[in-house]
Amino acid sequence: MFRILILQSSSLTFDLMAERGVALSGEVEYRRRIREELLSKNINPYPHKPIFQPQSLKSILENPVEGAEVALAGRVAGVRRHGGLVFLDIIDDGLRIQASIDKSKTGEIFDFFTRYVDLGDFINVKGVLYRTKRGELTVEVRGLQLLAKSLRAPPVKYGHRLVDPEVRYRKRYLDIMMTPEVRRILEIKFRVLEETRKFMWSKGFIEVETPVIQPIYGGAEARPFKTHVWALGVDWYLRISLELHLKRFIIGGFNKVFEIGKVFRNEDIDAQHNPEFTMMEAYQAYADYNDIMNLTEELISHLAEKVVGKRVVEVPVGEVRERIDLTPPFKRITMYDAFREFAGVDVERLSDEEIRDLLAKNSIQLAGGYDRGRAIVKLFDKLVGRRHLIQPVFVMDYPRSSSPLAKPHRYNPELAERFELFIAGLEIANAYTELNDPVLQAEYFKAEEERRRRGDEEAHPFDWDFVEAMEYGMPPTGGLGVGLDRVSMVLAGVSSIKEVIPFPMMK
RNA sequence: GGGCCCGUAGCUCAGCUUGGUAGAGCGGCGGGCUUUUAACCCGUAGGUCCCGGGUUCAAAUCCCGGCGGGCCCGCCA
Repeated sequence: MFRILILQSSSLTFDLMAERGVALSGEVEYRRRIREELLSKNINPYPHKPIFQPQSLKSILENPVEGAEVALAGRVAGVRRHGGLVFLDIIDDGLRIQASIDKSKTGEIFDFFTRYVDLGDFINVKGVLYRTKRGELTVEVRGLQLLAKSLRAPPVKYGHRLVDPEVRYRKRYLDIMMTPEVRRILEIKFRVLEETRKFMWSKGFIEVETPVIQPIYGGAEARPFKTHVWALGVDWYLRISLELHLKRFIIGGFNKVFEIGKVFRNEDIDAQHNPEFTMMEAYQAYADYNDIMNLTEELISHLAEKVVGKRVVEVPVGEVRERIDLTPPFKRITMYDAFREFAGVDVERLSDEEIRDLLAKNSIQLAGGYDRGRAIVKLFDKLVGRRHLIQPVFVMDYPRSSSPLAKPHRYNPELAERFELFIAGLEIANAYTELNDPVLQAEYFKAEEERRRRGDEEAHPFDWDFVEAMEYGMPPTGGLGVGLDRVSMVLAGVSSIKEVIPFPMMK
């Protein structure tokens, strides 16, 4: 019943491991000996395919028929021996089933299992479904094949959490393997990506792609990653946003485009930030930021419904778990009104002197010199900030000078038509009525360049090529950027962005 | 960048204040056990006490420096 395959030279890998300085604990040595023994008996510990064509565990569990013969494959996650009867847990694709091997019925299989199969090994079994005294659906094993020998024991019992964050994130496969909850949270992230695509497609947006490696970066305020392009002998950058290239699609004549992709910002790593993260940006011709606001709240509530099946979620904010209602319409408030409502400050009427005082009082320093608009945004973060923006809220109408890619407000040239969506204190989305006047755009880039000269490393570099594109004519456009990692945090109810990034950046 | 806390067996942690033979539970291995499911019972192996330096007759323990991690603050979309 076991396939006989080629014997391999086995001392080689052993030497390699020793050379690499890999510690061979007693456990690993023990399992290596089992592997050698199997090879010496012409039993391949790593066959190419299961003998018993495995069904998905999902299909077995969906419609279990007692007495039916089934075959499956999976990892041995638990073993409970009772003399001549052994119960084992097999996990396959995130699901678990129990199997049993009865010595009195299948002595050969029983002996093989107890001799050669350890926790963590992949096996292929066929058998008959029955229910134990306790009523648990179980496969009575009638055929067994070892599919892959594991040389290291699982670090914890299946279902138990790995505690050390260092191990959890660096060896994420173990975290995913051992803890169903970890898998569930990551699946929320992946479903967010999937449902965002479906939603945008259903709205008539075309998914496009734009370059990651660029001679000039832009579309956000951030320090970029630099990378060397060997073929050209130049240093270019990894993108910090998708914005400027997606707008080129609009200029080129695509009316509704979106992209889901990684962007890279050379900044701190903490509970809300990972240097590479996933953005969805969308641009729609003939729309303004009001249309985009409607689209955004529809997207968020759609994701809540499709991904977690509910519109009210619980999210940890500081010490408490907040109940957050994602049912639209979301609250909409202008930034100035938010200042009045949450901080009791009428920022609109403050003189520049008073604003400078407030900056000093809150020990805020502005890179690149004083600018009223930028100062107000900083004060907003400080005075209103996270603690007041728990339920979904669109904060609208930012000071114009803080938003060099947005169109000035139709009723007030001091403001830009821009909004940000906050949920659970997290900045979730950022959107504009896009600037499409190339002369203003050039002017704003120039101001950014000036600010850069004064020492603000995060000011936008002047993108001549983009201005030239706009000079050919760009329709009025609404644009949106959504941080999908943060959306996933809200839906999964977790407080660290690392939870929703499979392999977060580690020092 | 600042403050606080942590680093000891595969995992979770005790021991450190008061310096004197390296500990527990789980896991592993061996044995027992035919309806368990964090199975149970008996036995047993397993250690660069994060690294380096200092004090001391003697350092896991005290001191200094470093590395790694966590939380809070600052910075930051």
